[in-house]
Amino acid sequence: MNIKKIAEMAGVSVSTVSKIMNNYSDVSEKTKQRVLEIIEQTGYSPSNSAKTLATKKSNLIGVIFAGELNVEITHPFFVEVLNSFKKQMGVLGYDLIFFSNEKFISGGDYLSRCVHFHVDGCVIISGEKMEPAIHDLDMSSIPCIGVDLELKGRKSGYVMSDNFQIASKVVEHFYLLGYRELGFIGSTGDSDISNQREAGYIKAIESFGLTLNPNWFAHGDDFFEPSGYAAMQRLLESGSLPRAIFAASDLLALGAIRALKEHGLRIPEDVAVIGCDDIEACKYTSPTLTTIRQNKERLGVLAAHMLFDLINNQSEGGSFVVEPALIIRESCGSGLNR
Amino acid sequence: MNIKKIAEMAGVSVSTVSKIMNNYSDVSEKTKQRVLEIIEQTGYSPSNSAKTLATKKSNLIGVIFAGELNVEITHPFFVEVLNSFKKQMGVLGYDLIFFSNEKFISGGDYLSRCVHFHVDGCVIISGEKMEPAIHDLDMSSIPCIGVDLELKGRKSGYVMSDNFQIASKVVEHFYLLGYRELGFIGSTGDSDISNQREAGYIKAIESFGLTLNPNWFAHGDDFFEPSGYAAMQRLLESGSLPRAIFAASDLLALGAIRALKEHGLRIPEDVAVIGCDDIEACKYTSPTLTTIRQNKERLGVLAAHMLFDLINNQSEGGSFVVEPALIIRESCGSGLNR
DNA sequence: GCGAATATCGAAATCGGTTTCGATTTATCC
DNA sequence: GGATAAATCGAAACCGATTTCGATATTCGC
Repeated sequence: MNIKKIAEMAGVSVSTVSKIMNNYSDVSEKTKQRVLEIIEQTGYSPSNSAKTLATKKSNLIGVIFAGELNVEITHPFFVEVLNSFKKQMGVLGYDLIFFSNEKFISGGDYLSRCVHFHVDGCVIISGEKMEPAIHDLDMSSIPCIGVDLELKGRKSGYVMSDNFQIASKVVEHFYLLGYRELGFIGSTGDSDISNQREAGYIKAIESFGLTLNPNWFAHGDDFFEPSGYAAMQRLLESGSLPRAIFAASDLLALGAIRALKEHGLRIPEDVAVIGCDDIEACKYTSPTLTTIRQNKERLGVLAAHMLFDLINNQSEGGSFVVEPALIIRESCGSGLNR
Repeated sequence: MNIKKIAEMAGVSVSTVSKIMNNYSDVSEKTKQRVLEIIEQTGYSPSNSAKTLATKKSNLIGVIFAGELNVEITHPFFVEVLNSFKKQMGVLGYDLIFFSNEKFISGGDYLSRCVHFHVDGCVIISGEKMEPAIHDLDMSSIPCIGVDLELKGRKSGYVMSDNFQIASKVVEHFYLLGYRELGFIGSTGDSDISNQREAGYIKAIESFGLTLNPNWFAHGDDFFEPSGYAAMQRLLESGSLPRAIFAASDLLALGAIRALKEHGLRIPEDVAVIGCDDIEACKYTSPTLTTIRQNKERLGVLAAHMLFDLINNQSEGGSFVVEPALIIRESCGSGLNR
């Protein structure tokens, strides 16, 4: 079923059918109704490929998970942002296309994949340092939105949570509860997110006048649980333990807690832990995890609207930073127990 | 950059370039190398829209989350299956397109969305009773694979875990540990998955010669945590409690555990609980959750290969059922403690 | 009722590829 | 060297839409 068949059935020209589908004004109400009826009956849906070819607009948004830190669709934080983004993009009339990261026949970098599919825009999810392939895309004329990734191109923008404020809220909470010896567990130095949280953490520690002990800082290879476990092991083996630990992700925090438990330490009585992200598991762990919630839904919606505006030339890009919220559960205690 | 420009730069015709890109044999090695070099330099990538239009193959796979039970991309079980599917489909040369469920301009049902985008095939993720829109797609000539959804069309197939065996393994485990009074928490009756697990559970209870008490069975509105909490509340209020409970999903189990804890009951000392799915959170909860693991990766890979064969007419559809595995943690105890 | 303005419609070019088939060139053989 | 076969290449139709612009039909004013 194509536009030609519809035209024949309705006894009109192809162009008339096209005009009706695209709300042109120069077609009478009478023929319009007749054609619409036939379209309804046949369930005709115009070919997106043909439409894209003719208009150079595909109504498709490319989704890219960049980086090497195993950040995939399964990531509990990003998948929530993405889901919110997807919904909002849906009401704006776009569908999503997922590029598989596997070495693909067409060989290409992200940019050529985007032109290959004629995407109208794309969202890049990462939280890592910018890689060259992403930079090329950022610098292209394709509208891009970074999620936890600072895109600077002239058709780009980004959304992220305020990592400095996150760290500052954590330190403040620790401080008010009486903790003074503060440690940190982060991801690798390749992660901008982890780096920012660490930098903010250090800054906050200093501004509260607390002593900064590099021996209380450890790093894993990524944001996942085993990395947190391994990093905590190293801290435990080093001899000197902090009294409270901020982990750059909830999973890192959970890994750290597992290591602490295995060493017979109690949380929060011996060591207090605060995570980051507020993934769903936080509510079910033992102890339940005090953490920083990022408004994932809002991040997704903002990303969608920014991208829409970028596509329709209604904005010049920019960035949104959303405020974090402290979610108090058990892993940090409600007061100091010495 | 298009094929015409490449042709001009290389001093050959458009058709020659096309032939080179598609491995035709009637082009000399010399011109082939020359053209390939130019393609390399320019980073040219052929338009997927034009290609799709001409060949009627898009190299795109549609992804559909069907049903009303809030089964979305964020679902901890399905997202793992999907990720594995995505990877495998990637090495087979396909990318994924996500249809947004929101009411879309083009109005349509799933089938017309698929023809709209010329998808080569699609994967339908559900676990619910078949809805009419899915049935239309199933009966169409578009290759479809159901994940936890029994598709019967002549170009369809499905993968799912063996829900009867799941239930049977659970009952056996309960039995060997000495539990005799077995309860169940499921999702709504609209869910085939929940129904199958319940039916298998009942059958296994009977075949072990245990008494079946309908008062120990409860149902929520979906597979999520609050539903498990609510269902458990109803069980608690009913007066008579089972000694062990099988929940049709891990989240239902976690909700039930929360309700039990609030009533001062211990797990597994007072009530043993087994979940289903082995989502990541199981390892971090208190108590850690004994559950049934489904091989999500295998489900995804199988789905990908089945779909590939269906697309290339190398199979007539069918189904794969993967074996479940019991993962023993703390929520069911290691022996009966009366 | 007539000219002008407006409403309605269609022919054809275009988007960027694929593929058939015929033309031309080159190689092969006796 | 000439006939024949094989290798190489290109012209053109086609896929299914959009959009411009010109043609025709209708309405309007007077």
